[in-house]
Amino acid sequence: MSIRNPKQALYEQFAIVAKALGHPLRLEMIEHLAQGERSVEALAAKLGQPIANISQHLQALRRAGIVSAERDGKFVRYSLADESVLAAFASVRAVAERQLAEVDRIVRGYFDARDRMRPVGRDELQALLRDGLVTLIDVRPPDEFALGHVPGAINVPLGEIKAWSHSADIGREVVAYCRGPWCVMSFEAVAALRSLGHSARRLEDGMPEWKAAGLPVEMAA
Amino acid sequence: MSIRNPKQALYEQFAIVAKALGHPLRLEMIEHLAQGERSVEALAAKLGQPIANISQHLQALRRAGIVSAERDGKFVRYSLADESVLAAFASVRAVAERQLAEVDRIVRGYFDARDRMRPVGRDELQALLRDGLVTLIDVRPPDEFALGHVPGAINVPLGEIKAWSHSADIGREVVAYCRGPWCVMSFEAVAALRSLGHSARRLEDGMPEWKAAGLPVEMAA
DNA sequence: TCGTCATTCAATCATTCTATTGAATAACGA
DNA sequence: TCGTTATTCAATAGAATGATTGAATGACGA
Repeated sequence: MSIRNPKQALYEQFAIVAKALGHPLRLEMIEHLAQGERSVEALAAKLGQPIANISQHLQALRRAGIVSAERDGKFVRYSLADESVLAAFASVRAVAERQLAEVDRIVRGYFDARDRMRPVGRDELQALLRDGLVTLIDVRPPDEFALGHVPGAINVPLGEIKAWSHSADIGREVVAYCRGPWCVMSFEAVAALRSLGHSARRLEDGMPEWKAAGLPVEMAA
Repeated sequence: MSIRNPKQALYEQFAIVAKALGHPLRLEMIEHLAQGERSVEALAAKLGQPIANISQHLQALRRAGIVSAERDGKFVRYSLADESVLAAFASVRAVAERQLAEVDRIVRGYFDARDRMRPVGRDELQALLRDGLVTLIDVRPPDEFALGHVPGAINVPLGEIKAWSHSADIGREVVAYCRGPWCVMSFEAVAALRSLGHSARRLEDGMPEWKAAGLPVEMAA
């Protein structure tokens, strides 16, 4: 680790951060932590990974200053170190979106005609909600919903979409959102609702972006 | 590379971008390319690296959509793919600056009392220039200066600081800038000028940030 | 067409990164 | 204190990455 000169030492520090972001699993972990703090076990369950593996990745993120850990009895609760992490994630995503045709291909291939899924913007959603023109559903699991959601949203986890759409009286267009702009759940929710004959669109972003924009967040009742 | 599901495929694409940023040499290459396009050979010379090594790193960056290549006769000129790359670099840097005590330690250790080097902001600089209160020097090598510099700046490469300070009639405070916020050259220029008894400060950012902010850029005469 | 020059490719070895396993540590409750 | 539970540590094997070398390609000019 012999530091040759300050310039290289600085680049090395910057590289540590970027390298920590350079693994799909760690990015997914960050997106989950952006919803709220999590224990190692909870994260492991969400991602379907062995606990030890998640623990090691968390420590890699901690060394890079991306997440912070706080012991709480038997648990250790991890959370994002600060908002700059989300900004870095978003900017990396932006490069990928613009530059990698692959991203577009994946989205088109799996979600079909992306144009018909043109998302709703945050401002547009607020106007639609104010005028009572749409029903807003949060398709994340209940525990994430409880930690904060868009005011007025109904929690309809992905698995319950079908049942809900039958029971509820859906006269208006449905807007669905979940964890972030590339979170698959809202794509699938919209696809499911449409196949059932409903009018549905996605919110362009997810909960973390909503919160980061300084918009109001509602906690569980 | 078997793609299991779209979510993981997306995270993998994002990870490719982050991974490409996760190497000190590649970050340094990006900072150089932010000054203007470069051939492989020119970059290799600037960084003091074997050409083949630079070529391979450039291709890693190209695969990630971070740089683009354009053949020009015998040369291949590389340049940043778009502005989002610079934004991503900056946001990674921001995470490192906030979270890694190491960054601060390096800066303090090598550049001494950073407080006395409190940088000049872009707006402040424009006001100072307008009122003729400062002399602005660009301490980058002449070729980078030629590709674009702040209007009114004098090109004084680092090695010529001493000679220049003797020959020139420096009555006003000197402001130095170079490639970016952590580019060492402006730190060293300020230190050199101060040791010679002059009043000097750094511009907080460098050329790429100035250009990205939409401020006017002057080309070589 | 040939020689030259800039760049890329291919092959190698050393290093680092990942996932997995099982053992060790830390905190809680009985 | 002891058992239980959450997390971390340590060790391993396999995969990916990085630097280096020398050969191959592509384009220019004589």
